[in-house]
Amino acid sequence: MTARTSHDAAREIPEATVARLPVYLRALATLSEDGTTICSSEHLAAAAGVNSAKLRKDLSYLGSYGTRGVGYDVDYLRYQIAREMGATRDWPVVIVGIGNLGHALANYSGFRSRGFRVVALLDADDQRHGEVVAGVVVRPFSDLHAIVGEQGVAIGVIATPAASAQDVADQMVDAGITSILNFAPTVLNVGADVAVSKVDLSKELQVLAYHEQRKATQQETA
Amino acid sequence: MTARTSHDAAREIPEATVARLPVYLRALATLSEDGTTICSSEHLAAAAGVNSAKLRKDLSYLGSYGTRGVGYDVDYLRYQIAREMGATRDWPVVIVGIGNLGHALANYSGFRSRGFRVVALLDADDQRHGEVVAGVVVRPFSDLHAIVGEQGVAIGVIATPAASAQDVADQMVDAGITSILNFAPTVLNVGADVAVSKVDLSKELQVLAYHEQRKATQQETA
DNA sequence: GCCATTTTGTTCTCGCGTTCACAAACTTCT
DNA sequence: AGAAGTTTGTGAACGCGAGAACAAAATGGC
Repeated sequence: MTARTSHDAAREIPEATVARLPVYLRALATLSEDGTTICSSEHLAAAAGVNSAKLRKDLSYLGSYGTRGVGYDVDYLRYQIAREMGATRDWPVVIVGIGNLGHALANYSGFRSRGFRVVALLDADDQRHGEVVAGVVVRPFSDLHAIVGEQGVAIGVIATPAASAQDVADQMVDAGITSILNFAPTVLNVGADVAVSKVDLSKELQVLAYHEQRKATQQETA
Repeated sequence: MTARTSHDAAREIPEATVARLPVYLRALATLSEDGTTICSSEHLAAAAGVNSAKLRKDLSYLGSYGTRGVGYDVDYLRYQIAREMGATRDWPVVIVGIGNLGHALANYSGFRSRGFRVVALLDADDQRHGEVVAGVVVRPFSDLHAIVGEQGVAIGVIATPAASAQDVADQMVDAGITSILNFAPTVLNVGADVAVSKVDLSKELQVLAYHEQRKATQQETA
């Protein structure tokens, strides 16, 4: 009954934990599909590829959803995390820049299955307008304002070349978008009230190359 | 002349710094294209979107490539970072899984321009064999061993569905690949001598949705 | 009903990374 | 040449996150 803490507002989840919650969700989904109904922190941690102490600490920020001596109810915990993350809602999303990457993102089933609905595909190139990708028609970039206004879109995805990314971001912010996922290899300048997240496809590859390089030079020295 | 430290082997660069070096490289490339020859840490930090003190500390792990009272020579610093990262070399790469994402990755110009050369595209689906993507023909997955052996490939990219990712990873390791970039939404189990890096396209979106959710519920409470 | 066992939730400690602040070093102006 | 002004490189303080270790709570056997 009084399980909820008296100071709901104080529940500030560390950023590092928030970043791992999607991983736990994914692991729980897999467990659920395999028919597992109960799992220990040890088991779930192994499935998510993290330390079990870290997992328990992460979950403790959300509340006490486990049972000592038993473990966690897979579906219950899954729902609680999903609710906390906003994954039980439906999030309309617009994708700007329908090149190779934009195509791939529009077709990516992982978005839809996690509550993201692609409501519009926009591109500045006239040649692409009218093309249907993943069941959605590609429209002119200038339709951005109207679409964001009508559909209440809060999240925008940028998959354009680096040169146009800042301009697209400015227009998005102007239209009312407050969260941007940027796939263009560029640093975006936006107001403090807009959240920007960046995915750099080649960055990870460069880090791997660095470690390969190091392995090689270390063997030379030895 | 004796600028190099006496203990080259001790130069261990923190992982957090390594992760930012590609960002600096990108910013330096932009500056160079714009005709800038000299830049201060303040200027470069702004272009890279980080704190200037952090930038200076990061660069200090590589050596003393700046001049006090002046700043950094853009092209010189760029070369030094590239050399340290292994970006002056050519890295052969194989991509497995030529669906939407694999297509996009094969066509991504950012790989080639950073020293990565896609030497093979592999897919388990017969229907796709023979198709030419980005100038490279799609071949059967079973060719993996031969290609890795012939071309001395060290880095592999997985762009398959989650279900086949672990199997692909096992085969890659078996063939001699020591670094894997995984785009499949799955935790890979590999030996400790293999480096695995993961890019989750929907994870970042989920984190953004969390913050949107939080903004909304906070306003309700207020 | 009590004890042994299991597993969660939490406290504590340690180490890494970020940032501040300043000395060292270089340039330019007088 | 010396002083004033810049800007780098780094020592030191601080804060956050990771992981070990343990207390609290639930189950099951006797």
